[in-house]
Amino acid sequence: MVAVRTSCTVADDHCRCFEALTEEQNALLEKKQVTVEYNKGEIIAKHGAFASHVIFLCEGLVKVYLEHGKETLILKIISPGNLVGLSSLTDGEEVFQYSAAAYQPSVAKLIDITTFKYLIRENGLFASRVISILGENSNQINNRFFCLTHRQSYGRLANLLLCLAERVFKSDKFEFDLTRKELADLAGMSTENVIRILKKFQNDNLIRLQGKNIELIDTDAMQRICDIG
Amino acid sequence: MVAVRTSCTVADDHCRCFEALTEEQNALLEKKQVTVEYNKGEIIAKHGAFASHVIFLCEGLVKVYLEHGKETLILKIISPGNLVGLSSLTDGEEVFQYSAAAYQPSVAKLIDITTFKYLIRENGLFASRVISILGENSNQINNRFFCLTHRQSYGRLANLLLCLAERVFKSDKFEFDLTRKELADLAGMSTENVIRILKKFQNDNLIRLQGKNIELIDTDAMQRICDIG
DNA sequence: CCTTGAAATTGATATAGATCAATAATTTTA
DNA sequence: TAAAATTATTGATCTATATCAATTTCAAGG
Repeated sequence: MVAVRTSCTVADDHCRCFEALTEEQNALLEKKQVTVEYNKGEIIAKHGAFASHVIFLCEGLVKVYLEHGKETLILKIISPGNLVGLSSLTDGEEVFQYSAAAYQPSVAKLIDITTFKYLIRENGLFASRVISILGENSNQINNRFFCLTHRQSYGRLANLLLCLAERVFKSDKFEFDLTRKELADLAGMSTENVIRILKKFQNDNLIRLQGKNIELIDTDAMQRICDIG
Repeated sequence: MVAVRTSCTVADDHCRCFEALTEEQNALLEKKQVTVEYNKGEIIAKHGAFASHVIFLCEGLVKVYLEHGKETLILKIISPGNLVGLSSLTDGEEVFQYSAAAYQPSVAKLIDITTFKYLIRENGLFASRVISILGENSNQINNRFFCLTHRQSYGRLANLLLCLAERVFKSDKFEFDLTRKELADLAGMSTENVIRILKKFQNDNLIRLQGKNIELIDTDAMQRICDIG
């Protein structure tokens, strides 16, 4: 499978900051966190609400997004092993700077933000790992930014499909429990447009589609569409 | 003047991380940095080039952008007192993740990245300040992302003008040394569109315009356009 | 297994904004 | 200061994609 590299919507990997903690620090962390289960569709973080914690996703799939009225911008998808809400570590920002909601039933650990900040202060390696994560995050969103503003709909949807295959479902054939509306939000276009483009992809023998099952047949061609626009 | 808040293109303020350093650390930093002057238009950081340093802007004005072929996406404008290239602190990323170029004659300190990383490791407060900056940065770019993808051209240009007035020139009346093309890149639209919208703004008595001098007459109305779309 | 509401699909239409082309105004440079 | 080059402006098109409206399909609950 061809790499989608950066313009993608999902983090490549899981975060590595906790490996940097000492045993005592890990024990402290354990004490200062709670585990919560979320149903599909439930809101995990609400833009503007007090950010008393940082969120570590254990299981499931989560979207991070901005919303104004009816308009939604999905910033990224979070898969297990990654953190949500690091931007609330910023001094003077006590509230979440975006919302997060579960695509699937999910399990998350909510880590007390004061403890998290304390660990940053105390453990330089931990801090540098957190900085690493923030940087990666930025790079990913910047590239998504470019993709959504400079690529046309075919390219954006191709990119999304490759991204889902590679990073979320880890297979060229998968069943996605996302509605066309949600695909539309992810690719930054209208629902009708998603439908028409998917149909076109199918007619061109790039994908096989039945309801919510999708199979990428010609990933090379898809990658080309993704690259060109 | 009404606040443009978040969807803006320029950082609100200057970075505060260096205040956290001890005298010795400051002395070390002094030794491990060089000061460079850049002419208008010169490239300060090149996407893909080795990132041996972090850039602190002392004077001037700099754009940070992504580029693929003819297409440009300006991520943010950097004003004096701010850092460029923090995302290269990410482990395993030895290259700049974006380009930066001087809008005006600029002076920058190039800080050895190894030293910078060392300071993060050694000084927890410094690290947390850097994290703070990265978070702020993300929030700003996320909001710009929303603005460029969900607002129409009038709103985007209004936003840009308010932003330039408030954060770059700190006056409702200013002479900008940016070409229409550069305004267009900033607002994410074509040059012709910028010209037509500026003209419309002038006809509607929102601005007074002569060449590169611009005066915002009705910032409230401008803010409304910015908010609505 | 029917009913009801949501989601998906399809076709028709509208439009914001890009692109193209030609000219005018500036700025640069020789 | 004249010539060349770049930038700004204007008007005329073109087009990708949104929006709207109407059906069809699907899914969940009684």
